[in-house]
Amino acid sequence: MPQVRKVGDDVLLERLTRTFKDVGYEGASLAALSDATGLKKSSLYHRFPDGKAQMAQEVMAETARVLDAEVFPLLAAEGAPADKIGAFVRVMDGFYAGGRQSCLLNMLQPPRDEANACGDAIATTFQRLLTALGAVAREAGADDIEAKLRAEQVLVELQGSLVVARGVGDAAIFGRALGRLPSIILDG
Amino acid sequence: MPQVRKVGDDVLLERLTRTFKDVGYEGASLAALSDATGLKKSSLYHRFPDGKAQMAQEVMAETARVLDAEVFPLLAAEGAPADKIGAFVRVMDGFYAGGRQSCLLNMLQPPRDEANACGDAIATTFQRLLTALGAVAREAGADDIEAKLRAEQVLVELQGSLVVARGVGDAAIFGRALGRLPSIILDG
DNA sequence: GTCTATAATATGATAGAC
DNA sequence: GTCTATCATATTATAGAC
Repeated sequence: MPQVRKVGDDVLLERLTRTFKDVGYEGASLAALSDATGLKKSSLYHRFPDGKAQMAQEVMAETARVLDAEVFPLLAAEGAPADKIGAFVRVMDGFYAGGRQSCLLNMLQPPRDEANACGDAIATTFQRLLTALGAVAREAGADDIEAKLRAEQVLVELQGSLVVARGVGDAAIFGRALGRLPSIILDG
Repeated sequence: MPQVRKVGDDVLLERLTRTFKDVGYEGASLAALSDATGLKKSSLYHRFPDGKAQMAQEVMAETARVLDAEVFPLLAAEGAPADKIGAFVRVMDGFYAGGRQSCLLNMLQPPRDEANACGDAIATTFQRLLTALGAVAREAGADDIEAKLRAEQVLVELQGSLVVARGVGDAAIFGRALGRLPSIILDG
């Protein structure tokens, strides 16, 4: 009888994700990751032979899967741009717990001018969001360059509102940014 | 004859600031800070007896002094709101090296729900900027609550554009956000 | 698959020479 | 004021028992 898995892959990745979101890559010591997951360090190495770097990679990969499942289909679906961006706003609100959690794309950022544990996953994820949001702006009547600018502003508002919300300890800042997103995409 | 100061206080703080901006608080090891400043670890302790926490505190304090000298007087001065926000944009552009540097207020952020080396200096600095920018919006014709919202959006755009610029490796994103700031403050 | 134990290195910090 | 040398602890990582 094989040893039982104490924590499922899904829950494990969820807890690792939460830790990286809360304290960042450098702040997430193996001790902290062990506490957060309930697995001893050596058990974490069994699941992730390449250690913390691999954990961060798989956390980013899981986030990409979530976006593939819950965000990109929504933005690419048939339907009115206003409906799609409304649904996007609701998903983002849940994704960041109403502004009480930080974004992995910010917290896993590598030291400037150094290689990252996640390779180019952060840049790629930003780019995919830019493309998908730009397509919605395009449907709403913007030309190609205007659509790119609107999509860019949406990402800026999301990231910035999370940073400022954390900085002043007021999650409502994120909610107000979410409220601006529809008109940014639809009206420019 | 007393031993000479190898690095002046101003240059020392500048180099520490740059390191914290580049790699964050957790990422800034004493070895990294030593390399960046050209002072050995023990020399850093001579200048900052409380170690890294004190270095971060003094870096934040220096940033507050820079804002006191270069930003707040500008925003509080007599003059047209459009001129003041234009000057603000130019100062921000230099302050963040055209989007190629990150913001201390983001990079020195404490792990969520933990105490910070900088105490509440981050929250306080955000609040002071909100107040000063809100006053300019007020002068431009916004009522009190609208002015607060406009100021908030300006901080959100600044922080967010720095995060996204670093994430995709494109400093121009910051420049485009700067371009939006005047109309945000002046027109809502 | 998880654990205890352990090793090698990095980190924050101090003592004392110059 | 800066340095070399050192210390205690934390951190990443591995070995081997169960």
